[in-house]
Amino acid sequence: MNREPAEDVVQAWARLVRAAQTAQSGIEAALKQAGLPPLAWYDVLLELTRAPDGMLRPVELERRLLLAQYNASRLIDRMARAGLVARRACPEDGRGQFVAITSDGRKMQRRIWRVYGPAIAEHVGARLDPGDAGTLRDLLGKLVDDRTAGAAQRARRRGGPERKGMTARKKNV
Amino acid sequence: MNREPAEDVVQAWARLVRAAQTAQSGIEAALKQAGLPPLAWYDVLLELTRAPDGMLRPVELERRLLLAQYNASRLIDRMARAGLVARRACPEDGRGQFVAITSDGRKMQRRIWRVYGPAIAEHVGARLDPGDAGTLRDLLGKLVDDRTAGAAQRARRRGGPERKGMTARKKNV
DNA sequence: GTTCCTTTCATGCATTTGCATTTAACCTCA
DNA sequence: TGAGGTTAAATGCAAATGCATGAAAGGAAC
Repeated sequence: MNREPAEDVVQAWARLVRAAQTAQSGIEAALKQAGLPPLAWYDVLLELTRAPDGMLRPVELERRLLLAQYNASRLIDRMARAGLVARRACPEDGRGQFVAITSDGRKMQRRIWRVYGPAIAEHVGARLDPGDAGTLRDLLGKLVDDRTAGAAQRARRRGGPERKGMTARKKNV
Repeated sequence: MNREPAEDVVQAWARLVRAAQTAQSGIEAALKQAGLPPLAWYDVLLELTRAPDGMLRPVELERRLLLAQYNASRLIDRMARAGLVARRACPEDGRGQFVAITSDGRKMQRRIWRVYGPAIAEHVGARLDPGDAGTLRDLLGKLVDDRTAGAAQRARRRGGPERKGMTARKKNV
């Protein structure tokens, strides 16, 4: 295991962060300008539209969107307050629940896409030459490759995407 | 101007966000585990070590690190409280100031790198095949290409990287 | 059943971020 | 000089995030 990263790895890393931040802020700005909710809401809405019956367990949303448990809980709160999703009882697990997209939620998902899509085209597509997008997709795929199931589990229990600190929750350090 | 993004552009975009988030959270976790401050502090420290006399104007830090003005102001606060930087008067502009790195700040920069470097190697370098890093760096370069000077200006005045809402600051909408 | 551990979800509290505004210095132009 | 606009930086307040913990149900071992 090489402890010192190569020069071009460092450069790739630096630009990865920068490019994601730049594009994301441009896209978020477009949404905000159109009076639409933030991207995280879209992610949730899209996952729900794709799920059978338009519903998922919070724990499943956390896993798919790399959300920390408490962030998911509160995001669902806000979206429920806005009428885009609704909490449902979960018959087969008394601890759990379902989050179901509402018809307003489906409308909102489509409405956001009408701004989001063009924004992606503008902030990403328009800056790449033919063929670049595919190459970039493939290269980035190597970086998002699933961690081991165990690691994903552990990550979710704590802070999800950020998972600061490696101490496990209870005594099993 | 194409309003609908191509399929592989959307995929590249999705993975861009995901890859940046995944790598970043892994790296931040390594820092936190080592009891070190967040990445944003390192960015500031590094910029300062590279600047002549180890000092920069806050406004310059904002520009280089894509920080919103108020975020920069408060980040400097925290780092100053931790003794890593110090505010200095700015002779040639009474409104402004300089942020100067302290010797503790220089030590901290090196100390962070001893964790940060290996973390980059692990979370980025180790996942790429030979040649990938260079290709990725070049492709991402197309996405970070400087916006026009005017756009950068406007972005900085408001929220910097996030620049939500297109309403300008005063009456000049 | 009872005990003990795990999983799911919520929440109090502190920190951080975002937004809008304020303060003060600078700059232009007449 | 001085009026009007611009730029640098700080800050009050609200919203979002992170951390730790809590409460309740599931499940395994006995």
